[in-house]
Amino acid sequence: MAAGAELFRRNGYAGTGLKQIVSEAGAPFGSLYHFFPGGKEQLGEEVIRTSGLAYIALFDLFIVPADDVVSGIEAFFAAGIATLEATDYVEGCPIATVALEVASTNEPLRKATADVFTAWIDAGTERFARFGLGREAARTLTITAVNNLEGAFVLCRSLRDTEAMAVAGAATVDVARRLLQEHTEL
Amino acid sequence: MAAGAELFRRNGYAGTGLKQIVSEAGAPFGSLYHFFPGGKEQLGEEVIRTSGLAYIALFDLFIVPADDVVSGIEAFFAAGIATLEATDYVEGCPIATVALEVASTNEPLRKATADVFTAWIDAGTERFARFGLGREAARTLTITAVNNLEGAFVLCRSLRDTEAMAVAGAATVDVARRLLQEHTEL
DNA sequence: GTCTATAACATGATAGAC
DNA sequence: GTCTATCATGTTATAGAC
Repeated sequence: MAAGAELFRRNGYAGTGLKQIVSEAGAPFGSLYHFFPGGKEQLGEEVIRTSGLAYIALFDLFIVPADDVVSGIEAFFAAGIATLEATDYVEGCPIATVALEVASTNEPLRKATADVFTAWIDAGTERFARFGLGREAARTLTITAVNNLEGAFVLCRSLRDTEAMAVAGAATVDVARRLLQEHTEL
Repeated sequence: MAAGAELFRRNGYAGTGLKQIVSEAGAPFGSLYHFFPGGKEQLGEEVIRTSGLAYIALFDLFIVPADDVVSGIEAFFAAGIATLEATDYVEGCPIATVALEVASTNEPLRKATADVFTAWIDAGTERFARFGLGREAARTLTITAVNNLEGAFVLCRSLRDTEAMAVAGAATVDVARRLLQEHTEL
């Protein structure tokens, strides 16, 4: 299933063939339908959910250990730049490509991506709130971070340039500063 | 070709069949290869370029006539929310889905999306600079707006909710305020 | 010159041999 | 229970009839 995650992220859902997946995984074709009786859709849904939820670890890796909200955000987006450069702009968000593809064409898969994004927002809200931000402010900041990260992945991967990701980090910092000023009990 | 643009945006590049396009367009199958000898790839590239460049008109529609930068940005993102609601979350960015799909799989199409994004950034930079922002600041603001717009389209279409687009507008306003403070000659 | 019919191939899914 | 061989269908692309 790791092979499926990689291919779905690179080629999208419709653009990835099941034969391609089993070939990449070195598995025989029949076993796919043994483990995923629901076929491509079930495989796609499990890939979305597992690889999506794994990304929550990034909050714990970059935001939680930071000294303050701003430096946490800076580390988070610096990691995004590093990933783009290290993977020659192939590795971006694990589910964004599929999310856009299925948003209006496949309701079960759309629901799976929505559950993942909801989990991201809830997790980020909880992490940012630890720095003294109110719940609403922490939620706004998380959505801002995800917005900027996802949008920058689109621009950076298309343009093969990290400028947009640097701008995204700076923008998220601006929002953090505004929210800190408004909502922290001094 | 208008039918192709609509289907590519909804279903993505790999997910849209040529038969589907000619059927939707009410055209016979053979005529497609008469007008597009390069087949699906040529059609895809022309769809990306034309529907992408058409979006530059949005800058002239919402940013240029505004009284100031902030209210222009607010009108811009309010229009994004209205579009999502009016189209039941099917109409987002005309090229984002395809851009992510082809970023690492089809170099001619990736280049087409990159040219469109570059044109957007250049156009936005020129429009924002009219309000007295320096060239660099205007460019940063444009990239911030596109980042936030694209990212919010991903979240909004997946979650079927406009909250992320409202947050994206507010974030872009925050960046505009910071840049205005730093770079305007008072 | 326009379009129908078909070729050549890939896809998702299954049945049935081991 | 594991996997090979195949099915039915849908894909892009191209002939060739009108």
